[in-house]
Amino acid sequence: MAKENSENPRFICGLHATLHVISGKWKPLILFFLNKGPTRYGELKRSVRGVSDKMLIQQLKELESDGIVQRTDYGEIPLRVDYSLTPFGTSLVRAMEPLCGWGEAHEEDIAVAMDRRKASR
Amino acid sequence: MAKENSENPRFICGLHATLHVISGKWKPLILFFLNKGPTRYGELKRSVRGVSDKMLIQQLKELESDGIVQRTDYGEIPLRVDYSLTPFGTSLVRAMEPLCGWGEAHEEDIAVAMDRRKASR
DNA sequence: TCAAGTATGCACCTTTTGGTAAGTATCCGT
DNA sequence: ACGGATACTTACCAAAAGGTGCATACTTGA
Repeated sequence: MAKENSENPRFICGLHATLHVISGKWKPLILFFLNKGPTRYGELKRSVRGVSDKMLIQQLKELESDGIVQRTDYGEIPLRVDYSLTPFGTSLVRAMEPLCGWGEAHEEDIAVAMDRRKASR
Repeated sequence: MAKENSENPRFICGLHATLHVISGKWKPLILFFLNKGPTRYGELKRSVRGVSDKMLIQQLKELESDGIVQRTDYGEIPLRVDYSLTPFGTSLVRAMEPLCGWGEAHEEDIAVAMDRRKASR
């Protein structure tokens, strides 16, 4: 139902919607690593270098509440939890691939532009 | 101290790089409209409902400095400027299409999850 | 018993981002 | 001469995002 008024600011296009799901400083990295298979919390933390506990948990929860990742608590003696992509998450990661490719192909240019902008502030 | 990384903190994957270019509250919408052809500033402002001058200009400048859009000043008697996608920008928009599709297909779910998260704060 | 590892939660603070509202300079129609 | 349109620019704020570090509760190993 297209509700094109100023009251209900629905997404203007699919991309807009998608960005709400994948934007977040660490989400692409998390998805990148989860795409390799289920990963334990600690392992993920060591993979996604530089992320803090707070951020990692927070982003994982958001991805979980969006149905992208699945948290599995094994209820074991020493805590044991892992995270994996849901089928929905897998479909997202697949849709992300062209953007990955584009980014890879132009990584240099993007980095240069970023530095330029950061410098001129 | 969380800066134990002496390496060049480049992007972890292409997607990560790409997100630096397209994330911004109004960028997807801007790209969406520019994809339809060169657009004058005022026209764009009327299309991207709710955006302020400050934001529109700012995002356009960033997209321009990233080589995604091109600003054309016709140097005419009453001011006349328009914005269009560069070939680079066009290639980006093309790479974005699968994500658009994914977002469209799951718009409902995404909106629901967003609302849920917004509510539980 | 004490440290270290597991997976989180929470409080506090800084940085980044976005919004509001004003001003600039030029031109056009009335 | 004045209001409105053009395309911006600027200053000031509020909100969101992110970072730091301490606390929890449980377990295993030294």
